[in-house]
Amino acid sequence: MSDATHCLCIEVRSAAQKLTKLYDAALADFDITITQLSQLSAIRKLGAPTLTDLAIETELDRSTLGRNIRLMEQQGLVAMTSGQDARTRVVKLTRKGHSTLRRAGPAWWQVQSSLIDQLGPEKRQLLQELLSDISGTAHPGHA
Amino acid sequence: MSDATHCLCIEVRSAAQKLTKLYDAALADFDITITQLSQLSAIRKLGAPTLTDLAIETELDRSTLGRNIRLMEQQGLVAMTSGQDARTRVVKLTRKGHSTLRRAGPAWWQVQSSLIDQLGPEKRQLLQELLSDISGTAHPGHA
DNA sequence: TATTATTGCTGGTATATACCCGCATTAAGC
DNA sequence: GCTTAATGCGGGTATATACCAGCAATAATA
Repeated sequence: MSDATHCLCIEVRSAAQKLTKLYDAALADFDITITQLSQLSAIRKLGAPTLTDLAIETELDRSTLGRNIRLMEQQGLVAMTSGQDARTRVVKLTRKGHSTLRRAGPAWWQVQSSLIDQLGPEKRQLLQELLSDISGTAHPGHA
Repeated sequence: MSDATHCLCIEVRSAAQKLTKLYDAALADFDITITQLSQLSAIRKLGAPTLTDLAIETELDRSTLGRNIRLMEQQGLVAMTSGQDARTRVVKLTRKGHSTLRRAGPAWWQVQSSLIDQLGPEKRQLLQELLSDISGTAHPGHA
């Protein structure tokens, strides 16, 4: 019948957007989005990465990341400096970045764990598996 | 610890993008994306909907849909005409739209069912439940 | 050392999405 | 019928993302 109304891809996409809204709402008090939180978190993890390092860590395109970072720079959450190599631009958390990350952490954790509670441990586990199945599956063109 | 590196939201988002690429690759021969296929399919289902009807059906924003439809209009997949009401714009599939939908259907079905096979029936079922759990969960601000 | 990669980033352009505001147009209420 | 609401759509602007092409700088090689 091929009724693409029940397309798993579209449904997962829709779920992703809904989750984004849910998380963003929980983080609104800290003037930060889940996108930014996860990027700040990756920066903290890596210390003082170059854009390329960060792109690899977050699995995002360099240019995408560059633009996201620029926004956060304007908001004073991160600072960019040139590294040793005059080509590289090194990203660091500012004090505000650190503090925002610290303050927003619990709110993030609350959404996340309330979501997990709602799913229950089994489904949570399965979700993880599904995600990794999908990630494993989905490298069509360019393995 | 609040290591937002393991954020479910980000992971689902990433899965959604990977699935999109997977589906898009499977549909490339028909010069159509999964986004468009699902929208064409919704139009076929509704017959000759207004933009608003279609936005409701697909759960997309009217303006988003308007822009997507305009692209498909340029590709000759759909045609827009004014309805009875001079405000409304009615969307219909063109012959090309119908034929594309018909021809692309099997390819869509193939990706979809191969994905389902890879997941296995249980996980597939669970995925469905998860998606609806998430959809149910995620209406924070504006119930 | 001089030429040729390679690496790192930016900018242009594109899709997919949202929100809000304004402009028509139609419908409702008086 | 005239004023006021409601409806439908488009445009502006924003985020989040990608790809590609190009520039600048460094490394590698001859």
